[in-house]
Amino acid sequence: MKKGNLDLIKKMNRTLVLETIRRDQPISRASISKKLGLSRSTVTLVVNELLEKKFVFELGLGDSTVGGGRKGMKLGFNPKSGYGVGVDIGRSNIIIIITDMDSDIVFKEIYPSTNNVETIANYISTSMSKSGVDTKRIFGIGIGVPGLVNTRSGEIIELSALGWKNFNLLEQIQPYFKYPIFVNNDVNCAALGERWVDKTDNMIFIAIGSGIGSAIIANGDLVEGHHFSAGEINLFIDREDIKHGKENNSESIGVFEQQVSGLAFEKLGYSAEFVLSNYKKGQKEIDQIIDQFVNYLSITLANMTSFLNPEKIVIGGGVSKSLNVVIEDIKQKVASFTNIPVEIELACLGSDAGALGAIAYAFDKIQNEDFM
Amino acid sequence: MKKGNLDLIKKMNRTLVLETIRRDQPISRASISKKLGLSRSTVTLVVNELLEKKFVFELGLGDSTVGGGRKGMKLGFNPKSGYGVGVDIGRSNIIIIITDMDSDIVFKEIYPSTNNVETIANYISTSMSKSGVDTKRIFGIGIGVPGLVNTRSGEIIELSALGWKNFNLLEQIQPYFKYPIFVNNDVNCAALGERWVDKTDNMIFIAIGSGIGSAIIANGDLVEGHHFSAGEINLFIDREDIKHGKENNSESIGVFEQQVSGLAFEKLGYSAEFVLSNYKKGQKEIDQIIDQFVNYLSITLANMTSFLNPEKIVIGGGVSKSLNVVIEDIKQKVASFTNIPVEIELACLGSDAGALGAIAYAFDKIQNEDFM
DNA sequence: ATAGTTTGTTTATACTCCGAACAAACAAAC
DNA sequence: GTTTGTTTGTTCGGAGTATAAACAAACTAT
Repeated sequence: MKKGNLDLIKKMNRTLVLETIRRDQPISRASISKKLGLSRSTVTLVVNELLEKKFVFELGLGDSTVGGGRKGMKLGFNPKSGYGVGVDIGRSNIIIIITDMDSDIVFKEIYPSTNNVETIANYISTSMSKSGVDTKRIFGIGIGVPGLVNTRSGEIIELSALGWKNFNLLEQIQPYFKYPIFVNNDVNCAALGERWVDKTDNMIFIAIGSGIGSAIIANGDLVEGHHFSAGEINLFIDREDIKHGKENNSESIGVFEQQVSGLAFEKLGYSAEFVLSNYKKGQKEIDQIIDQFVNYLSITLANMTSFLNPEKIVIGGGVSKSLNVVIEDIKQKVASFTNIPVEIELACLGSDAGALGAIAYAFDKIQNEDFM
Repeated sequence: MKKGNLDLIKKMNRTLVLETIRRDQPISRASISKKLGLSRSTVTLVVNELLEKKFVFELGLGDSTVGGGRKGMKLGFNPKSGYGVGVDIGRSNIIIIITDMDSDIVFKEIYPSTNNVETIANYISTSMSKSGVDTKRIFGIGIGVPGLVNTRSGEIIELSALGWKNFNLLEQIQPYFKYPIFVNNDVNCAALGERWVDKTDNMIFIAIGSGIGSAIIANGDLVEGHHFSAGEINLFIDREDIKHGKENNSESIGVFEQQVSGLAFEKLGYSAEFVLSNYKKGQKEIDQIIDQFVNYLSITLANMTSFLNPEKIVIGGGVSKSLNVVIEDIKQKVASFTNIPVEIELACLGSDAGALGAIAYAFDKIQNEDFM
């Protein structure tokens, strides 16, 4: 918990009023007062401050209530009052996206990947200049990376593709910028990105690409685990795997991943796109491969549902865009394996998910850090 | 979020100082000030108030620092400043426990179970009188029940053993008491109970009795799921189950539970105690039963570990007290199935876990509710 | 027109923490 | 024994917060 002082209650109420206007716009000062339990005088003061800083606008008079009374001045949120920068550092590309507060993309650029911090910082600076966004309006930078991250310290614990091991990216890159910077795992970011457009407090995000990973949001917060390793579903294993001598050992890791991910198809000489687009077109071998994939995936999703009772499971990652042909099948199977209901859907953000989610993460952090 | 006002910051700082004294006692006013960033004058005011209300005591002068200076007056927490009442409504018994703030049991009584609210309220009132505890010092009542609970409304969604379905226990029993009352699932309570004595922010609690259930604590909070159904691991299922035609359907529910719980042994005509105490004593059939049990349990614990990266998994419930003979085996197996490290231990609270945990739950709620 | 209602602003007040000043208590050096 | 420097805890005025009450303005219904 944080200590309480006058500054804190000021910030709290500013944020509270701003969030209320954002969610319930158009709304008058009097309505805000009733809704939040703050006095009308306080709301007036707060709103005047928000108006001055251009966080909100006056939209015009509203309607009178039945029985008369002065019309209230409707207030609206200004999405251009703040911008976030999202950086998705991938194995081959670095995607930089700048959005406003409504998650509308105002700028996007893709650079070749690198592990040189100065180069990355230059990419970010360049994008910020090119975007033409008022730098004073930028609230922070979020960075997503495909590896294990200590989100407290900003240290990349392991990211072999870029040669980072126990490398404190945050400390290295912070000196280049005066904005707060937040680093997290790319799958966690993608999950937050999906959550940004599709509010929910309890969801599981599955990323199926060449490998498989997951992110968990419970009680509205990311579950990162004791050592930031939560979501490593690539390691899942079952009795049949063990019966066949499969194990997660140093030679071969990812028992589940080798059967449910792009890797599973590649091992057989196929691409995920190819097999999925040829499903149920008369080739027995392909049908069998997919059926196994769907079966094991559905069982796993069902068990996750029984375990965490999420509102929804979102499937993303490179392979997900080919999964339309089997998504109904998956839903049906999951419903037959567990009697806890769950929504299952494919991700909607595509390759932007990581960068957008990084912004969502930065935004979440800034909002929460101040009041906890 | 809650609105901010002067009352809030006062409460926050009172709680903050009290918690600091509790954790770091003996500690002086000056040290508290440094630790929390509050001014010495504020700490003085707060401590005086806490002294007046007998939440803390002055213990005597401490040591001077090197180089001289006035000795600080050491402050200590008074565990007898507050008492909690825990009620574990079981299928056959109702256990009522009263503890002080250090979770020391000052009173315990066991009554026969009933679904009559007035009778339960009488049990609680009787126990409170008998205990001799100053009623002004009681901060709240926690109630644990073996069923699905909407912890927000206090409604018991389903508890067939006592004939409760969509029954709002909180609304029914609150009129009998002026203390805040909190209701939760018994396994969730037991998990909080274990966590009370063994602080951790990320743990999974498994209750193995005649059935099997679990509770999850992530980021320091209970994970209850979208509809309070999280932890239903009795429904787990794997490819081998499906191959053998097992399913979680209306006729037979709990595919995993039927193989890993007391039920699994009873189905074969044995008690859990009997088979476990006769493990590796020359009876092949028993050894095989246990091996299967341990294998499937270990696989499941490993997958939970890969998924949530908990600091520890605690195994409780009626069967757990017979599990000593296989706990080492389980630890070894889990470590071979996942390379995410996790501590595995047997629960230490026994049959008191539910009632104690209910107190821990009430305590958590009261501390958090005021500042969120 | 008039009365009743609602909105938004102004003003005085109550309450919070805080910083500076202060007295008291102590160790170390002389 | 005295002095010096340090630390602790208290006191008091000050800055800043929300709030209630009073007020002005805007509107409907009769």
